[in-house]
Amino acid sequence: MRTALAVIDRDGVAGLTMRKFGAELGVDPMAVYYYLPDKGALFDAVVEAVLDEVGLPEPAPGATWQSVVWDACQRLRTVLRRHPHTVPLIGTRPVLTPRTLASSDLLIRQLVDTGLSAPEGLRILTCARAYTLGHLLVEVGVPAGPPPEANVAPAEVMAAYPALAAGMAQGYDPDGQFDLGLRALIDGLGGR
Amino acid sequence: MRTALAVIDRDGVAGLTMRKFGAELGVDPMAVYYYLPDKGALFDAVVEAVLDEVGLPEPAPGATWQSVVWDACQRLRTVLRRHPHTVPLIGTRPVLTPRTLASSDLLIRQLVDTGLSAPEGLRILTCARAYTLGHLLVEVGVPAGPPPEANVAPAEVMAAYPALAAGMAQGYDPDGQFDLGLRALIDGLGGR
DNA sequence: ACCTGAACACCGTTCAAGT
DNA sequence: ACCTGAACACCGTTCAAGT
Repeated sequence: MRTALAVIDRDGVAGLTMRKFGAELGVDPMAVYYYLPDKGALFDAVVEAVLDEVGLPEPAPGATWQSVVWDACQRLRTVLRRHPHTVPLIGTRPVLTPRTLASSDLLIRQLVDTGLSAPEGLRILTCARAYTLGHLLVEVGVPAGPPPEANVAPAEVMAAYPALAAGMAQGYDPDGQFDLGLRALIDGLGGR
Repeated sequence: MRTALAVIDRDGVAGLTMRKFGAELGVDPMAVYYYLPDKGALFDAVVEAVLDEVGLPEPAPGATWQSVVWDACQRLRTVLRRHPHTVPLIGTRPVLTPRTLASSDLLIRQLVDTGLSAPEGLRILTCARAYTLGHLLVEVGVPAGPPPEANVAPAEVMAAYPALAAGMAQGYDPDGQFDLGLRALIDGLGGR
C-alpha cells in the first residue's frame, strides 16, 4: 500500500493503474487480483493507509472538547496535505475496518470524557470533519481529468468583477483561512 | 451539456465517456473534439452547467450578511443534491468563466452592502463554501471506482465500539446535521 | 498457494479523410 | 464548417494455465 500511495502521490488517482501498480511491485499486473477483488478494494486500502498515517489522538488530561476537535482536524489536514490526490477518496469511500472504527470510537470517547454526550460528540465531529475535507478539497483539490488551461484569471479579466477583485487583493493564506473557519465553527458549536 | 450532465447523473463521472457522450448525441464520438479540446473541457462545461442551475442570489433588501451566506449555501446544497456525482468536480475544477465570476462578484457585492469589507466577505464565503462542499462530499459522496461490498457495519461489529455506537444511536439526519454546522459556522464568524 | 499470459471489451486522443 | 473512421496506446477484469 505504500507503493500504491506513492503512485497516487506522483501520478494522481487516475494514474494508479492495476497494470502500473503490478509493474511497480515487479510483478505481473494480474497478480494483484489474488489479493484484492477489484480496484475499489485497492482504493479502500489506500484510504486506510492514509488514515493510519493520521494516527490516533494523544490522551490529553486537561483537554476540552474544543481542543480535541481542533487537534483532530489539524492532524487530518496535515496528513492530507501530504497526499492531496487522496482527498476525494477519503471523503468518498467509507472504510469500515477495525482500525478506522477504533479511531472514531476513541475520539468520541475523548469528547464524552470532556462532558459531551456521545451523539453531541459525533455531530460536532461530523461538522468539523466536513469543513476540514471541504477546505482541503478546494485548497489542494486536483482536477479530475486533464487540467484546465488557464488557472488564474488575468488582471484585465478581473477588472470586470471589482468586488471579487477587491476581496482577493490581500492574497490568500490557506492556513489562516482554514484556522479562521475551524475556530468559528468550534466557537459557534459552543452555543449548542 | 444537458446531455452530459444527464449521463453523469445516471452513470457517474467515470461513466461519462467521450464515446458514450457522442453516441448519446447521435453523433460520431470524435465529433465532440471539434467543439472541445479534451475531456477536461467537457468536465468544466458540466461544472458550469451545474453552477448555472444554482443561479444568482435574489436581491433581498433587508438582508444581513448572515442571511446572504445562509441562502447561498442552501441553494448550492439543493442543486448539488440533485447532481451528487458532480460534487468532487465542483470542488476540484476552478471554472473561471464570465458567468461563474459574475456570480461570485454579485455575492461579494451583496455582502459588502451589509457592511462587510470585500476581503471579509470573501473569507466568510470561502469558509461557508468549504463546509458546504465537504458536507456534501461525505453525505452524498459516490465512491470512486467500484463500491465497497459492505456499506454498513453490522450490529455485532459495532458492539466493539461502544462510544461510536452510542453516538449513532439516534440515527442521522442530513439536513439537520448540515444546518447545525452552517448555523454554528456563521454564528462563530460573527465574532471576527 | 501464488503468479503468469492471453484474451475481451472497453478507454482518450490523433489524424487523414470525407461532405 | 462540420463530421467520420481507422488507428494507437492504453484501461479493468476473466480465465485457463503454469509452478
